[in-house]
This record gives sequence, structure tokens and C-alpha cells, in this order.
Amino acid sequence: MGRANEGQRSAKQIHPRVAVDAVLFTLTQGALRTLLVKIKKGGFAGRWAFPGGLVQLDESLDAAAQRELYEKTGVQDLYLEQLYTFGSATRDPSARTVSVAYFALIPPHAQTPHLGEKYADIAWFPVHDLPELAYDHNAIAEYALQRLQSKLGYANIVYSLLPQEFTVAELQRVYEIILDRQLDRRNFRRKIISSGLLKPLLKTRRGAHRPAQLYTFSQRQPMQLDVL
Amino acid sequence: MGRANEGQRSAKQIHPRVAVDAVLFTLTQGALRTLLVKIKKGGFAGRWAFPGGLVQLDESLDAAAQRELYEKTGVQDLYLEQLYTFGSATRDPSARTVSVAYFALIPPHAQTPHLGEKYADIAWFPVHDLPELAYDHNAIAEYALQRLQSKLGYANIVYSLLPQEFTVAELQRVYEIILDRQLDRRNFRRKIISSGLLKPLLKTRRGAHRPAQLYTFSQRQPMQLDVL
DNA sequence: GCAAAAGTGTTGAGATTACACCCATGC
DNA sequence: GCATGGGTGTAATCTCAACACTTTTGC
Repeated sequence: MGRANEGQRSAKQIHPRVAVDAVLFTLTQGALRTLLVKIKKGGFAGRWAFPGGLVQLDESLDAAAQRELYEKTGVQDLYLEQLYTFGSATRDPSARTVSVAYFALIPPHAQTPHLGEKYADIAWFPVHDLPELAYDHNAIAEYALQRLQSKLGYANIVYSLLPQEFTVAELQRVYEIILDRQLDRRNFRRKIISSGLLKPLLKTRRGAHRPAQLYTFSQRQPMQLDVL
Repeated sequence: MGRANEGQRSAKQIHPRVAVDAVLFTLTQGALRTLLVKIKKGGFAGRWAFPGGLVQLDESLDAAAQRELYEKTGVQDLYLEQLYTFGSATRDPSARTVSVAYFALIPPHAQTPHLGEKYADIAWFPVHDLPELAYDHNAIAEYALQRLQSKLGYANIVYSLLPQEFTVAELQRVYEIILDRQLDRRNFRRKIISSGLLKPLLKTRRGAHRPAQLYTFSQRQPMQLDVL
């Protein structure tokens, strides 16, 4: 790194702006969706983009991402991880901006996205049908979806997308929607049960038909393991 | 992102510095090593760190990393990928600095690391025996080694660490050193041959004993696949 | 001829896939 | 009683790990 011995030069130098952009995923009405905001001013006015903002001087990147998440959705303590840093010199024509992208999983309740005065609009869009986004955000979207899908196979991250109690069928549906393919019911059940991720409850979900066993996650912390 | 509509505020705001740090791996004398530089001035004077520098306003992050790599080692067109972005507010006490870490694999020849006047010293250190580094660079080192090891299993990245021609035994040795564990000779050979990564040459390596078939990589581009 | 590395196959265990029938309930 | 989703087992295949002997050369 050795930035200390460049003090004389860097004092004069103008630095890029550092922003954090958050790709927030949720699952509603049978589709995986991400939160987009409509830009008010500037060259990209009217275009949709991922919510984000500049990193404050005294705040870490992770803290900035959490703040962004909290400001937009009012939720906290969710699964949030750094995705990638996008740093093309021309990605924001109005000013050199390096963007550290994060992604998070939001449970389907508690979704009253908060439109501040910074943006013209805010809404959830299905990931498989995104509009043309501002900046390089379509590339960010693609990257985020890939990471989410591959991470599903080796980490228990979906706890953040489900309510406290759920059935195996509901859990399987989450996997199928995210992966965008069908899974075998029996094999899925066997794997997920034997993984030890789930704790059976003493309750059942009663619906139109045969009641289903309810489960909860034994761990609501991110951990590595073979899920699928 | 929506930085365009913050122009008025950000013009006044001072931004963090954005640096690129490069974890360069090579394989010499039977050990995996990384290149460190000794810092000349400032609070971390005398301590070792990964080489790095500030990102210029008109250059992308990738370009900055390549420049850093080229300045230090004189090599180009190697495997280079972004690792993670470290952004604690206090990681550099002298000035708020966000560091985008990269890692690269350097072939064992062409190693005359170039000591500019920026640093007091430059040298290769075995990764399993690193000194206490400046900033949060020990964390970067750990992260980089982990990524390298796990990536070995599903991508053909070692082409960047081997000469043009090599034997299966030599390739296996590379894997063993990086993974820090022994691999079964027959299983390794079967997997690596059937992966299609290698192209047998019409030559053999003649040494003290039975000549060994020489191979070359059929692809010297990064690609995803099951290697181990 | 002997030391040293190259080269080669098989077996067993465990994991993965594919697939079909009965069960409990609401209506 | 029937429609609907819940729940269960097995067989075939594949993958992975473990393991030992023969071959070719330099000296």
C-alpha cells in the first residue's frame, strides 16, 4: 500500500468518489425481486438504478452498506455481503466514482420501501425482467444474481428470506425460484433434513389439505456447508 | 447509486483515497511466496506490506492493478483478479483509504522484482511465514490465500505459475504446495488428464531417470470447470 | 543391476439421480 | 369421496478415495 509516503502528492490529488450500491433481493408473489430507485437529476434522470450513496469519511464500507439498507427498507441485521467493486473510469460520466456493490436478502414482510426525497420513485422489480439501468448497474445485477445462485449451494443464506416458521415445501419453492429450475421433492427433503439446518417445531401448517410439518432454522447465522 | 444528484454536496466533500493493493503469488524453491515491499516513511516505516498505490482519476481499478503488477515485476498479461475491497475507516491511520485488493499468479522465471525509490526494500516471502504486516495486510494475505486455494479446485488458473512445458508430476507438485497437502498420484493424473486441460507434446523430459511425458496447457485463458 | 521417478487399474463406499405410491385433511 | 398437497423408499449410476506393482532410464 504505502500511501503514507505519498502524502505530499495525494494532498494535491483529487480522489475518486467512493459509493456503495446495494442489491436487495426479496421474494414476493412467486418471483425474486430487487429494489430499484428512479433517479431524479443528472444525465441518468428518469432511469432506474440500485440504491446507493457515497461513503462517509468516518464510516466503513460495511457500515455504509448497512446504512443504505436501513434507510431504504428499515430492516437491520440481515444477511449482507460485499459483492464486487466496480471501477471503470467512465462508468459515471458526471464524476469519477468507484462503486462497492453489496447484496442482501430481505424477508418478504416489512416491505414498505422508503422513498426519500433523493429519488423520484422506488419499487421492486423481478430480476428476470429488469429495465435498462443507469450506470453499469445491469452488470452489477447480473453479477449479484450469479453470486446468489451459486452461494445457495454451499451456504445457508436463505434464512434471511423466510419467515420464522415454514414448511419444507415453502423452503423448496424459495430454492426453485432463485435457481430458476425444478428440484426433486424427495431428494430435496432428504438433503435439507439431513443437513441439520432445520429444527422441526411442534406445530403444523393447516391449509386446504394435509397439514405440513413446520420448521425453523437452527442457525440464523451465515455458515458454510453443503446445502444442495 | 444516484450520485449525479449529489453534485452540490460532493463538490465540497473530501473523498476517501482509493488504493489498489496487489497480492502477487509465485512458486519458487518449493514454496508459495508473495511479494512484499518495505515501507520507507510514515507510521508504518520499516514494516512490510503488499505493493500498491493510489488509483489515478482516469484509470480503471483493473488498469491500476495491472500497472502496479507491471511496475513491480515487469510482467504483463497474467492471471489477475479482484479479491475484495477493504474499507474500515481506521485501517490507515494517516488518511482514510479504501483499498481494492487484487491477486495475481506470477511464473517463477522473470523474477527481478523492481525496487523503485518508493520503498526501502522488496522481497519474496513464503506465505506460511509472513511477518507482521502494515495496515490490515495480514487479513488481506489470509483472504488471498483462501481464495487461491479454493479457486484451484474449480478453475484452471495455475497456467500462470508454470512454464510452457511441464510434466504431470510438476503440475501435481504445484497443486500440493498451494493446497499444502499431498494428493494421490494416480487420482491426480486421471482427473487432470480427463479434464482436457492438458495437451501432450511430442517430447519428453529426460532427467536422472525414466523420461516423463511433457504437456502444455490447451487453454491459457481463465475458465471455469471441475479441476479437482 | 540398482536406484529413482513414470506410468497404469481395480475395488468399495458414499453420494446423486430418477422415479411412484400412500396419507391426511378440507370441502 | 375426491381433490390437493404432504410424506416416504429403493435401485442404478456415478464419483471419490484408497491402494501396489511394473516400466524405463541414468549411473
